This record gives sequence, C-alpha cells and structure tokens, in this order.
Amino acid sequence: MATLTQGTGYAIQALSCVAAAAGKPQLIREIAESCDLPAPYLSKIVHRLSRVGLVKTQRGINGGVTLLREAVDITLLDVCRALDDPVIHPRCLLGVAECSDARACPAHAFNMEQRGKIIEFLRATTVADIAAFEMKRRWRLLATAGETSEPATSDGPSERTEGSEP
Amino acid sequence: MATLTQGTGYAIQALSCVAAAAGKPQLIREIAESCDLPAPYLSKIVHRLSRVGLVKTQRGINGGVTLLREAVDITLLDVCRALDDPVIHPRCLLGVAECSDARACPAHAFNMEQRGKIIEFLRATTVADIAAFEMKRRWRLLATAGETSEPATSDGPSERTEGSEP
DNA sequence: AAACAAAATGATCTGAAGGTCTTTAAGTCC
DNA sequence: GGACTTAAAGACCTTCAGATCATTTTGTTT
Repeated sequence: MATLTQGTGYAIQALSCVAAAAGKPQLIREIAESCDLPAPYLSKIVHRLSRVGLVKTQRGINGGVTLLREAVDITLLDVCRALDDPVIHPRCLLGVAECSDARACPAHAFNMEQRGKIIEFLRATTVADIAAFEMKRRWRLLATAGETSEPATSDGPSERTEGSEP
Repeated sequence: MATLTQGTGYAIQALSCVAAAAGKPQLIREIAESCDLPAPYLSKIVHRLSRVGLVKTQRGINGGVTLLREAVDITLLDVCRALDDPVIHPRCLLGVAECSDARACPAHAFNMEQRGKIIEFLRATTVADIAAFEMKRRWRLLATAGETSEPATSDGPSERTEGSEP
C-alpha cells in the first residue's frame, strides 16, 4: 500500500545506523548485520547515496560509511529523492491514464490529499528521528525492571517544514 | 505511492463500464475499447472477477459480461479483495521486517492511520460512484455551451459503512 | 613496494506484474 | 448438425525490483 520501496526502507535504516555511530565510519558489513539487510544489495544502495552526496564512503582499512550531513538535516524525503522512490511521483489511485487536476478521476481529490500527508510526514521526519527511536527502543528493551533513565529525545518527528516539493 | 495495482484499477474501470450498460452484456472487446485497456489482459481480470462471483460471463452470441450484484453493492474494497490487491495487506512503510503494533517502527502510527483512511475510502466508494462520475464527466464534455441538464447523482462516495475489515 | 582491507562494479539470477498470442471450449442461430 | 461468436485457458514474452556472486579498484598500513 502507501509504502516506500524496500530499497528506500533499507537506506533509511542504514542511514539511521550510521547516524547512531556518531561519526565513526561503519562498514557495509556491520550495517547489514545490525539492520538485518542483505550486504551486497546494501552496498549498491549506499553507493547511490554517496553519488548524491548524502554519505561519504571510504575504502581500505578504517574505511566505511559516514554521513556528509547532520542526521537532523537528512529528511526521509531527501532519501526518497536520492533513490527516486516512486512515492514522490504522483500516480492515479485507479490507474486512469489521463488523470490530473483538470481531468480528475473519482479518487483524485482523496488521493492527492493522502499524498500530501505522506510527503509532509517524509519531510518532517529525519534520519535523526529514526535513529533516536531505534535507540530508545533498544534502551527500553534493556530496562526490563524499569529504573533505567530514559533518553531525552521526543517521540514524534522534529518540526522541520522548510524545503520544496519534489 | 498509495496506489492500487494496475490490474485492480483496470477491474474498477471495467466494472464501472459494465454498470453503465445497465444490464446489457458487454463484450470484453467493447469494454477494452471504451476504457482503453489491453483486451487479452482484461479478459483474465474479468475471469478472476467471475470466479469470485462479482460478474457473470456468457460465451456465444449475445454473450458478454454482466454484474451479479448491484453496482451500489460493489465497493472498491470488494474489488481489491477479489484480486488480492496488496493494498489490503498491511506493510511497514520503512520495510522493517518485525514491525507491528507491539514492535512499532517510527512510522508505524502514521502509516496505520493512513492505511485506515484508504480502506475507509475504498469501502465507502462503490462501482456505482465511479460509473456516475464517469457519466457526469462525459455529459459535462458534451455540454460545451452549458445549457444541458446535469445528472442528479452526487459527487462524493455514497455513505456505506457496513462490512468488515479484510 | 608489498600485503591487506574495504568499497565499486558488472554479470547474473529470481519472482512477480503486466501483457500478447494461439488454441480450446462453450454457447447461439440457422 | 454446422457455422459462427464469444470467453477460457495455456504458453509465452517483457520489464523491473530485489538479490547474489565474483572480480576489480582504491585506499591504508607496514
């Protein structure tokens, strides 16, 4: 349904994983293992991310993947654009060929409204949000008895509404 | 993005076309031509619809496709179920494998809300709504000067909220 | 320079959706 | 019963996302 491609999802998880490493280069292999992703495929995705300048990749000893921008400055929409995810291309819900604002299908208004909300969510949510959520979840799992202190990050996406439509 | 498969869209258009014929059997060929769909492919889709009892198909002279239920009794969700469209299977927006209500990904709440709205729309919209919309559009195109009377059907989906979750 | 460790690259495989074509079966009409 | 008309069915084909594997670069360390 209203979903990103698997590759985009992998990219988001991987970026979140790199963000959590706080600057220390992460190997493709490490990322793949910690996120449970297929390493050779992830390698290609990371390469695409590096070509658009989201990450830096370094070969050789002490190499790996690092972020080129702050995690709070990478929105999920950025990732979708980088990988040309179909979510950014408007498409008729019913598959009507000549469906547009001018020649709207019966589902057009509804569909455009939904699309707007998804784009808004993707723009408002950053890699840092994902990383924080994952980290929180891990801490919560560790704190089985309940007296461990919680991290200070908020639950929802940080409000970042600058940037332009795709 | 939040879209049905092409086949499901084809099915909805075809059913709407059959509904507009008001009981007169429509040939696959006629439907394909009027909706601009590939006829052999449409044939397979119609066959699937007939196997689940949405339409009746009749071979030979005066044969063709007719609805087995009233157009106002066929929701888009029925069509999705008939063709097992992926829209009815919940899936994580980020592609996280073990994402569920219990083990939610950062996009889970948003995603489930969006999904609910789509399901609701699909349940509230019927083949009759699509047919009415298409007929209205055609009349509007004919009435270039503006004095032709409009049909009496409403614009939005008729409110039908019975039925159960998929 | 040599050895090694990593990502980059290209070839290839798989499965599913979408699509075409030909043959077959099931009806109707004369 | 024979000719005709129609959907059904089966065999393919194409495209693309997802995925794997082997090989080649590019870098670091000694």
